[in-house]
Amino acid sequence: MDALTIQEAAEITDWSPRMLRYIERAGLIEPQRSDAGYRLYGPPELQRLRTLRELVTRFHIGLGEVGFAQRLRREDELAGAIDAWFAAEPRRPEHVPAAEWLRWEQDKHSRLLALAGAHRPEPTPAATNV
Amino acid sequence: MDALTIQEAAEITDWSPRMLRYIERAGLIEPQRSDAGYRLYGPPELQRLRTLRELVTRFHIGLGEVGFAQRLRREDELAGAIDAWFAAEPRRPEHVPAAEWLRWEQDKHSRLLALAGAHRPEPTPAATNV
DNA sequence: TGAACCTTGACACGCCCGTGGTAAGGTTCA
DNA sequence: TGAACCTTACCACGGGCGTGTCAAGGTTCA
Repeated sequence: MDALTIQEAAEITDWSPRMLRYIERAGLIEPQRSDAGYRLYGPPELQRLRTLRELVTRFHIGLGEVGFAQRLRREDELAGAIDAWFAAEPRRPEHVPAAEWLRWEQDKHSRLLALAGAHRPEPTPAATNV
Repeated sequence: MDALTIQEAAEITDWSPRMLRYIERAGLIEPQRSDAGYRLYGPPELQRLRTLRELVTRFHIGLGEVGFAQRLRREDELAGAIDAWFAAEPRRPEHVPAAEWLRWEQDKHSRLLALAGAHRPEPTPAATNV
C-alpha cells in the first residue's frame, strides 16, 4: 500500500496535519478515507500538496484565493458575471494624452449622463445584466 | 460638469463614500481626478459600481475575490500556475459536488445559529490502494 | 466670505483566515 | 494490552477585511 496517513503526509509535504484538514475543509484537496475514516494521502494528493504550497508562497495568495479560483471554474454563472464586469472596464486609451482623454471622455459622458438621468428604472436586474 | 463627486456617486450607487475610496484602493474602480484631486465618477464608473454591488451580493463574494479575479486576468503566470494546479486534480471520484463551497460557506454562519448536527462521516467506498 | 463639500490619515470594531493547541473518543499494531 | 496514531469539536490569537467616524486641511460656489 502506498497511501500515507495525515501525519506522514504532513511531514513530507511540509504542511501540518492541522493545515491538511483545513485544506480539505476548503475543498481543495480531499483525500480518500479508510474504512475507519482515516485520511489516506496517495501520490497525487502529495504532489498537489507540494504544488499548492509553491502556488501560495510564490504568488503570495491564500487558500481562500485558490478556493475562489476553484469556484470560478465550477460555477459558470459566476465566471460569466466576473467576465462581464471586467469587460465593462472603462479603459482609457493610453496613447491619448490625459488632457485630451479627459475632454473626450467628458464629452461622451455628458451625453450618456443625460440618458442615464432620464433612464432611471432599474428595479432588480434579474441577471447577467451588465 | 458631468462627472459626479464621491458623495453624489455614493448616493446613487448605494455605496458609502468610505467604500468608494476603499474600492479604489483595492484597484477595482479608479475614477479620474479633478485638478484639485477630487474624485470624478462618470457614467462608466457609476455603472460598474452598481454591477459590482450586484456581483458581490449575488455570489456572496468579497472585494478581495474580485481583486483576485483581476490579478488572474492581469498576471498570466499566476493564471497559468492555477490552471496547472487544477489540471493536476486527481479525478478519481470523477464527480465533485458543486455544493462543496456551500458547505464551507455555510459553516461559518452555522456557528452563529448554534446548530447541532453531528453525523458520522460516511466512509468512502473501499478505497484500497492508490 | 462661509457653508459645504473634498482630500488623506488615523482609531475602532467585529468578523473571518490561518494556525496552533487540547480534549474526548475510536483504530492500529507490536 | 498499551502506545501511538487517528477522528471531530472547541478555544485562542494575531492579522486582514469591511465599515464607520473623526481630525486637519484644501476647494467650490452662492
